[in-house]
Amino acid sequence: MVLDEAATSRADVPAAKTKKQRQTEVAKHRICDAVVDCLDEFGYAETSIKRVQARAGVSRGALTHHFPSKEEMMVETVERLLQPARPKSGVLKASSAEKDLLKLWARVVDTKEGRALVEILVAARTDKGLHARISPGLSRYNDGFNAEVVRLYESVDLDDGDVATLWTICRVFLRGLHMQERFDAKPGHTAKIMKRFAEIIGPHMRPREVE
Amino acid sequence: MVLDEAATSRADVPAAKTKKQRQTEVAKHRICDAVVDCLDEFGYAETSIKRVQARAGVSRGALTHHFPSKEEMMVETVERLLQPARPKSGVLKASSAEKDLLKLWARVVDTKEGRALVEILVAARTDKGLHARISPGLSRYNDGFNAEVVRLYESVDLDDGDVATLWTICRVFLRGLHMQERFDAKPGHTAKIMKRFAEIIGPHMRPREVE
DNA sequence: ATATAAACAGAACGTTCGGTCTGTTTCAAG
DNA sequence: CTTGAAACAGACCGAACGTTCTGTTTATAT
Repeated sequence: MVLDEAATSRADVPAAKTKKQRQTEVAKHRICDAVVDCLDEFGYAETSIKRVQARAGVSRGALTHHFPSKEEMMVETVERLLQPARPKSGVLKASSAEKDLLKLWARVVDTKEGRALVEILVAARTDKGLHARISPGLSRYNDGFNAEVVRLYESVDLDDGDVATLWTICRVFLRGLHMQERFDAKPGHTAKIMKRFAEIIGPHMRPREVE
Repeated sequence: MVLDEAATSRADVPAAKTKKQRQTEVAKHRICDAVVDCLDEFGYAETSIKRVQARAGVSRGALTHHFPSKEEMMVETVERLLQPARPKSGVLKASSAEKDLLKLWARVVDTKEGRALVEILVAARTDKGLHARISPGLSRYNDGFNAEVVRLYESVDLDDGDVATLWTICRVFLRGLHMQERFDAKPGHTAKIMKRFAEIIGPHMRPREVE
């Protein structure tokens, strides 16, 4: 949904001229989409190459050709997931921190792509190789996110550094909520907790005056 | 550290009279300790039976004898982990919610046992069989925890239900912080975030007057 | 038009996993 | 003392995994 067809054409790369290049791009796109599906549906441990292959509808050879290893496949998937999830993409509107936080949960975190990303993150905690590969991109994303929120908000209690801290707290909470969601069958429960949290942390930030 | 040698003797079960029973208890204890070690050190995915066996210093046959399946092994480990982690054990003192929260993090969550428990929890999200087995114990623990905090605290803003909600938020946050800790190399960072969070949510609860 | 390399297909490989199975030793009840 | 079951030891098994390898097709550069 975030990575729809339109996204392919508006790629930052010179847009794939030759047919072979287009083939490759399409194949990789299909495969990474399948990875996201599998991660969301089965979790990292159960996302085997065979399963991805079947879901993507490509042969074993094709998959191996584009991604020589599973790690490679995951790395590229993470990069694709990180790209549209940027706060720049317009999720944060700075009407109020409380509203933005709820929006961030609903539109970014609590989505198929958000859940898939967390699956990889969780796996990377204990997989050193994977961790090393995705760390740079993750840091870049976090830095960009922090810069964005500092630009949009100011702390009620302290300095600008506190805004970054507060949003880090929010990110940590959202990740924790993610874990809990897979346990709690009750659907309303998560929303209730999310709402109360936003209510509590929201007042500690205020939107900056537009210049 | 929570499950030290002393803990073995003060068991709630009639304390294992016959030698065979004692042997079994010792073996199981050694194995579950090894499971905890491996989970903390390598994560769930890398915690194979072979690894546990090696760490515990028992033969494959012995391990299989006491735990016919890996799932069985994990279930018993969870039960042992949940036992001493009870809030009843005296972690919460109700001097202030802020202090109790920091204590909860340092003495329960951010320990070898706490990390091991989260590993199993995370794995159980996508492992239906394991999930079904540990759910009851987990619910019991959560209920006990909620009852305890409601007994100790009252909400500043709302009713008693809110106290449970607030502490659920805390638990969610702690779980999220756990994830983040394995990424952030900087040691002080986690403590800083933890402190700020406690500072924010603490004032929403107040200790009940002692009766 | 032809050569070359990429895209693709699928068989084959070695490893590791969890589980089972066959023995041997040790304890305790009768 | 004998007997049976539990504690223990380790070999064995089939399945699944990720990777590697050998072909075949297809597109593009010369």
